[in-house]
Amino acid sequence: MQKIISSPDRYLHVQCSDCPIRHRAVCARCDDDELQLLEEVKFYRSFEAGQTIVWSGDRMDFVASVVSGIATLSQTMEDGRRQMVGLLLPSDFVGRPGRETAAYDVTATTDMLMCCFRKKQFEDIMLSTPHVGQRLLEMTLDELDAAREWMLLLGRKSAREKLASLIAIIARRDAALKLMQPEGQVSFDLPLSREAMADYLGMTLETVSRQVSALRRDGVIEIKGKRHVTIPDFDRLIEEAGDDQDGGFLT
Amino acid sequence: MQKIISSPDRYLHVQCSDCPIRHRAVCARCDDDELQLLEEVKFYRSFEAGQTIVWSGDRMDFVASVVSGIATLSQTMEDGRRQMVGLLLPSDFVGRPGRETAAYDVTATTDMLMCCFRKKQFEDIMLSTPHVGQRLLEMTLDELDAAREWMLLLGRKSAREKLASLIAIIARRDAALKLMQPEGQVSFDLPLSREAMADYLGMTLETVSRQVSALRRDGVIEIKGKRHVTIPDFDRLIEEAGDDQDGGFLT
DNA sequence: GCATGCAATTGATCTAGGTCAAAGAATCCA
DNA sequence: TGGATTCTTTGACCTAGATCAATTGCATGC
Repeated sequence: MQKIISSPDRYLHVQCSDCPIRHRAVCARCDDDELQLLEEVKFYRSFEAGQTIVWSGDRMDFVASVVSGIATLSQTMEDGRRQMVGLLLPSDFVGRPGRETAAYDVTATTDMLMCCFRKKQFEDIMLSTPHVGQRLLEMTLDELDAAREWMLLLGRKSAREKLASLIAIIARRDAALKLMQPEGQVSFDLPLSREAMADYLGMTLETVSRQVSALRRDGVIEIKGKRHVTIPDFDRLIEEAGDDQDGGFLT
Repeated sequence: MQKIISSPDRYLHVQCSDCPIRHRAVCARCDDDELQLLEEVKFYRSFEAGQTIVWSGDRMDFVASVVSGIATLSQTMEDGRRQMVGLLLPSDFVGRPGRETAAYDVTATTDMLMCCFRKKQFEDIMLSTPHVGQRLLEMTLDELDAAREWMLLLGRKSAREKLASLIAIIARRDAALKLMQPEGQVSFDLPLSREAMADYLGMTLETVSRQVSALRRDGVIEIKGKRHVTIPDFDRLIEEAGDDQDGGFLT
C-alpha cells in the first residue's frame, strides 16, 4: 500500500509499500482502493549505468517512477551534437500515456531502479479514475514550465549563470527529496559528469570545467573531490544564476 | 455548432459556427451535445498589436483559441534579456486549466481575435467529459515536445541553422492552416519582426538580419519587401535547418 | 515635395566561449 | 604496485556571434 506524504515543494509524494523513496504523486487524490489497483500492477526494472533505456522513436510500453539512480532525456543530431532536454531524478515520472513511442533517448547515467506500470494498464486506470489523468496533466504542465524556463537559460544566460542555475536546480531537487527547503549551507553530490552538464547547458565540457573552477575561486561553491559540492550561501548562488524569481519550475 | 475536420498534420481541427478559422481540436472526440456545451459558453475578445494580453504571474481566468493574429509567449530577466518560449498562431490553444496564474507574458504582435472560454466553465466541461481532458493532455505533450525540440535548437544549432529552422516551422504552420503539406515552392509572410525572431532564436537582431541576407544570397529563400518569403525548395531549407527528422513537433 | 520615424541592413570591431592540446587526478584491475 | 583508463583541469589560440555605429529604405504626415 502507498501512503501520501505532503512535502515542501509543489508536489505531493507517495510512499510505496516497498519502494524506499517517495514518488511524486501520480495519484495524490486516489482513495485506498485506487492506490491498491496501482500497487497490484506495478513491477520493478533495473538498469545499469550507461545503459540506454529507450531510444528516441522506439516503442515504449511502460510508464515509470524513478526509485533510485539518475537518467537523462536527450536529443541528438546526425553529426553527434547532443542536447539534454530533461533530467530524471528519484521520484520523477517518465512516460507518455497515449503515445506509442518515446520522443527522446532515455539513458541511465548511474545504476537505476524504476517502479513501472504497463502503459496499457496505466491508461485503463486513467480512464476509470479521471483525477489520475488530471494529475498527469498538471505534471506535464510542470514539465512544460521547466522546459520553457530552460529555454531562457539556453537562449539568454551566460556560461557562469548557466552553471549556477544548474547547481541551484540540483540543490533544490536534492533538498526536496529530503523534504527540506534549501537554505543557508547546502551540501550534496553532483549526479552528472562534466560532459553531461555540458550537454544539459548547451556548452562544452571545457567551459563547464572552467566555470566550476571560477565559481569555486569566487567562493560561490566549495568542492571536495570531483563531485561533492557545498554551497555556503544559497541566496548568493541564486543571485549568480540571474533568476528573477527564486522559485523556479525547473525539474 | 462546430464541425470536425481532419487535416494533414497531427491535429484534428474544429470549425466553429462563427469563427472563420479551424481551431486545433480541444474536443475532437466530442459528440454534438458536448460541442453544443462549448458553443454556449464561448465568447470573443480582441487585442491590439503590441498589447500585452497577460503578464507572467497575473491571474488568468480564461482559456482560448486564437482565431486571427499572432501572439508570443515570453520570459524576461530583470535586466531586460528576453526569450520567447512559444508562438501562438491561428488555431493554437492558450491557457492552463487547473492553474491560477499565467507563467509567461503573452503579447499580441498583431491585432488579434481570440475565441475564449471562462476557465471555470471549461474546467467543469473537462470534469464531465474526460476525453476533453485527455485531448488537453495530448496537446500539452505536443507542446512539451515542441519546447524540447526548441531546446536542441537553442543549445546546439548555429545561427544559420536556427534561422532556417524558424522559417521551416513558420512555413509548416502556414501550410497546415491551409490543410496542405509544405512541398516544393512555398510562399508566405513572416509574422515576426527581426527583433521578435531574435528573441525566439536566442540571438541578436543584427545576427538574424545577417543570416536572412546570407540565406537569400545562397538561394535558400527569396524575399520580397521585408516580410514576404518564398522558399524555392523546401527540402533544401530543411537540410539547412540540420533537422534529423523531417517531421518535427515544433509549433 | 520634404521632414520624421521606425524597421532593416551593413560594416567595423570585440569578446565569450569554442577548439585543440597537454597535463593532472582518480579509479580499476592484474 | 604500477600501468591503463577515464574524468577533469588548465593553457593557448581562434572564431561565431555580440556590440557599437552608421546608413538605407519605406511608410506617414504635413
